[in-house]
Amino acid sequence: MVPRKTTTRARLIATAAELFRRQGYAQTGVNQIIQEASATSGSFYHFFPAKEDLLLAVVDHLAEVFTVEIFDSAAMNSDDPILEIFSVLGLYRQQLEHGGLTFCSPMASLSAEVSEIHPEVRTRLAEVFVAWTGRIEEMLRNAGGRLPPSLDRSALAQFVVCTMEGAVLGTRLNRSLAPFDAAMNQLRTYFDLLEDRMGAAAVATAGRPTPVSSPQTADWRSW
Amino acid sequence: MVPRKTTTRARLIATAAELFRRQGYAQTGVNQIIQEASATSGSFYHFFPAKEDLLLAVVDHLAEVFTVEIFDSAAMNSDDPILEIFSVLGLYRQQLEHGGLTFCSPMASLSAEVSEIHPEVRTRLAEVFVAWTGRIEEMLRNAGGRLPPSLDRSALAQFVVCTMEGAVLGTRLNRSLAPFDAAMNQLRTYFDLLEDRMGAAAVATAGRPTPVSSPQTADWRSW
DNA sequence: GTTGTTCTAGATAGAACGTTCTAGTTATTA
DNA sequence: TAATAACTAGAACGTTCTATCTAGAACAAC
Repeated sequence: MVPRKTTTRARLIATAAELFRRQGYAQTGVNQIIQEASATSGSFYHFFPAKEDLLLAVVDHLAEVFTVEIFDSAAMNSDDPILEIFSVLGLYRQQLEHGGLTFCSPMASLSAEVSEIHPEVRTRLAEVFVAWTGRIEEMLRNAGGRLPPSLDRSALAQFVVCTMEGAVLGTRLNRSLAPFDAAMNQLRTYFDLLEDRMGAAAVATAGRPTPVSSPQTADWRSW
Repeated sequence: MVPRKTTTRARLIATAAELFRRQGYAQTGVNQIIQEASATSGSFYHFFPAKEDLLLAVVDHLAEVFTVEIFDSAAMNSDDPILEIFSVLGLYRQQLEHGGLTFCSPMASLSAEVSEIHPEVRTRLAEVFVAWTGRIEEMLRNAGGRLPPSLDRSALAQFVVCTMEGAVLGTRLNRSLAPFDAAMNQLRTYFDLLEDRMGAAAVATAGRPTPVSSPQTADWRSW
């Protein structure tokens, strides 16, 4: 028989995603998920053999949502590949603001809590990490000659993702967007310098003085 | 009466710190802590009114250990303030290697798991974050004129800590030091550019070409 | 040694946990 | 409409959890 087009499964996943985000995986009981999703344990264990299987579904769900809402959305809004990167970071920032600064990248929080215990979860999270860095790396490659040719695009992409995740930590701990913005401004400055360097190297051979912009006034979100 | 000089309390804290690191807070039961610390529940609840109080003690303990073993140790080994920063990052890397890549900054993992549920824990973790950035910021100030005067030292310090924490995430997920090293190399390049910029700006007015180093060969651990 | 305190011991309580079970209901196919 | 599969319902199970309780041992001060 064809599976019924049910919403219960989707409701369980969405509810769990939200609860895991707010409370963590271990602190969220199956009963609470069932209750807030207006389901029953019968339904729950019909769809998911165990709580961990729900977690896997949540990871997949979040990965997809993030990819669509952040990366695809950023691709829509930007022609410039480097601005596209900062568009991604800006959309990330919106999530932070929207969630009352309790937003927590599922990658970071779940990685810390369950990746050592449930190997399969770690594997999936690692895949998400690779996918994200891949997207960033693609943008960097699209930037072509604007960045030094010797620059390791892959390493820079990992750097961007790491910075992004780390910045979320600081912001959540301090309940303030300031650490996130501070970090992103620095990242923006780094990109400026990398691009400046290209210009500098070019003009240096022509004997012109290096153009000096002001790092402190560089706003990474000025796109 | 004078409290007895007991080791049980210390044993409980050290054991819990290790277990929390490996398994997370929620996944570690009081019984397991008691057992591995060779204590009993009587002792446990004599020292700690509740499990959460042990957690607070663990946070304090880890903060102190990290401060001593990483920041103080780095201060010993480096005269150059910028190299001192990378010495901190290098010692952090050692922790990663030493822990079989399952090392997890207590700040990152506990923040994700319990900071939203236990406000006091979040407060303490935020204090650690501030303390660390403060140490880095101090080093940056010691670097004096080697960095652009307009550069926001505080923002750069936060950037360093964020990057460090984020890099740990990538490394734990991928069970490889490569993401950490990639990120740190980029950070090293960023510092190089900031210092280059100073040199470049100075020499540019003198009409000399900008010195161009190779970003991809810059090894952030070459100190 | 006596007294008062600090710490240890481990059984046990009581709640919460993930999961299972048996029935029942709803939808799909024929 | 009959038959079968997909899904729902919720009580109940066994385990594990944090925390308590009573009793006693180790230690310090007098």
